Amino acid sequence: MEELTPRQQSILGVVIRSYISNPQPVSSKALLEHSSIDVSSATVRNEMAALEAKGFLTHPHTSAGRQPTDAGYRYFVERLLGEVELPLEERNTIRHQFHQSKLEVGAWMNLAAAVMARSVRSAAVITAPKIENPRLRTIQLISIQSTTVLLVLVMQGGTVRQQMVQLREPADQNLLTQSSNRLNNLFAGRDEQSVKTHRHELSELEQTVLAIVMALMQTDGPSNSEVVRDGLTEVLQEPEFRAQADARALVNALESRGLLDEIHDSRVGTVRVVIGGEGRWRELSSCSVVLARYGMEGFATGTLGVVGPTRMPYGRAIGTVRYLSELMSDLVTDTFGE
Amino acid sequence: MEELTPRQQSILGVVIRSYISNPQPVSSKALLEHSSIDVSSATVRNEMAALEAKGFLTHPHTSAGRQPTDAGYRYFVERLLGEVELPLEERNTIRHQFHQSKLEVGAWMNLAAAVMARSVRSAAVITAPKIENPRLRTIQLISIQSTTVLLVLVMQGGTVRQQMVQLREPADQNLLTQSSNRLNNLFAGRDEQSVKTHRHELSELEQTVLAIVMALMQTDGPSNSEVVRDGLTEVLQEPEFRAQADARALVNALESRGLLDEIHDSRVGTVRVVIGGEGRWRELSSCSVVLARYGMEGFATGTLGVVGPTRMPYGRAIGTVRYLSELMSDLVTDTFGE
DNA sequence: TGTTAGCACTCACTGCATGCGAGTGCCAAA
DNA sequence: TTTGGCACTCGCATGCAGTGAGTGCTAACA
Repeated sequence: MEELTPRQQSILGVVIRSYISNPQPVSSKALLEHSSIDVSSATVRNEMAALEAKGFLTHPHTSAGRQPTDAGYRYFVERLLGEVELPLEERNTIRHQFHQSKLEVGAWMNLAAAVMARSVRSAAVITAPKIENPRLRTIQLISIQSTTVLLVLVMQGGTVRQQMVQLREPADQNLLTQSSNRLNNLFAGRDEQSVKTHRHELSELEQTVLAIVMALMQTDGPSNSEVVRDGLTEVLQEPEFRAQADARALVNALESRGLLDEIHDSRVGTVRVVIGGEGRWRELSSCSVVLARYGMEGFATGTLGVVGPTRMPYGRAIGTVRYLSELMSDLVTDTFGE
Repeated sequence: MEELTPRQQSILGVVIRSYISNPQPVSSKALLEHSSIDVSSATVRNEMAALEAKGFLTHPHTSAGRQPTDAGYRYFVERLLGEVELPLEERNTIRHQFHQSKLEVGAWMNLAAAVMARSVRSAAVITAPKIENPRLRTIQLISIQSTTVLLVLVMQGGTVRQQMVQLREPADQNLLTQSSNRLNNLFAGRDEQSVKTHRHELSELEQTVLAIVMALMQTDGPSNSEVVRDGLTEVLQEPEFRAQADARALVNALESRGLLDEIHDSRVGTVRVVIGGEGRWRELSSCSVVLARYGMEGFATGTLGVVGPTRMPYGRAIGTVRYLSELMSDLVTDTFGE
């Protein structure tokens, strides 16, 4: 990335901040009013021309002001923004809300999504923390009807998985309780391999259940594939979305999980900013995404972030996403940690 | 509602069908092309004027064709549509999908929402069946950390409720198992009143848990307040939503639960059609809603339906919503019935 | 009495010419 | 290197006329 003189940097900064707060091309004169830069408008025009030559600004047409390009936003985020942190007061408010809420991952996810949506005024997404190597804590079988049984698995960390099972033959609750006790004893303290070697000791019913348990532990449960979204309304009121095409692209991106799965390579704690559909996110050409992973590395992690127009308030967004990812990480560590 | 001559009825029908398939005012001449009505355009104009006088059609401006009013749609739905049923083939496809899916309420809800959204090409909503008088089946306490305990309630019908509980003093798994057994025995076969009279026999820990259990049974759990939505994208591509205001109203209506709670007075099985925000739904002035309740009356019921522009395909919508409500009712009866 | 042909009228929409003004680019002077 | 000044560009609003789709009405017809 090319170097800019300090004055060019501050001009770029002013243009971007102005354009973010109100999406109109900013002219050399308007720029002088909104900033403390003390030169003439002609000088500003020269600098703007230089910035345009380097690819950080554009011109919608000859006699219009300048507006940032994606590269401009990129430079802004990486060089001009510095370390952003949410104001202490705001952090306290958020933390307070979390401590008030129920001790439940689902509630936290909803809360986090709502906080992000409100704070950044854009759409927010968050996935449930996915547990890397789920370990079983308890199996319980509950009779629903003669051959219908509810299988409840409680995993380490308190995640609950449930599944209806159809048996070949009727089984009453007593039998089911016995079986679940037997299965629990079998699992206690052993790993999956050693469980398999003891399989022959089990009744047919127990073997059926065991197979389903094993299958369930392999696949993601609904609670893992769960995604909470919020703030669609916030985004739809932005002026750039009067053109419905973009709005649709955004809703699409949110409804498909692709976007969230993609960043599973980055590390917990780092905030990633994708501007104007860089890389593979072609569809989101007029959107930016600020994402972070949260949780315990290598053990249970999820993703959270916001999606909005390219001219989003990056400072707020990054600050909010970072703080919430820290907060959620702490909460996950508290409940899932041994 | 005023009476119409057969010819007026058929003209109204053609106007509405034409307007639904393509949202442009339909002129007297265009109407003759799209229908088998064999009179001159002048006659059609006379009839249209009559229909306008009765309030079923409007005029955007003097020299434009006619388009239906809300009253027009209403008449169409109640008098001209007749009994609509989804084609047998389609019903079979849908039923097949349901039998393929997992035996789980959540999976059914998602499936139903997806089917509605695709079939009607509009936004779909569905609430989980809310159980009227929930009865407890099993309590289980699982130690997570020294003072953190996971409380799992399995309700009649297989709904699972979970809640983290912070204890005052540490408790190990043995103690917790004992306590949950004691509580289960206490609940076995008794109603809430008789449970309360035996409260004094319990330890402090058990009393704490009991209080939380009671509270949980009063309030709606997340699975009851859960709402599945789908097909936002479908709606946003409709031309009337290029004006973002309407789109926002719609998203708003979907994100708030108000809309769904309102129809809890109607009976299971009947399909309700609300056109253009009749009654209290002022915000949805350019939308229509087709809703039905499903489940077992007085025992476990939920709501499902679609929301789309006033010019929605009412036939399809009503047919789809009715069939899905029947299907979901059957499924609920199968799993929740004694 | 109901239907139809014909005609005048309305009105959105398009294209075109005009003027205005915001804003740039560039040059020459400080 | 900065700045004042000036010519030039171009979007945008306004006004105006022409066009055509479509109606409303009237008079004639079955």
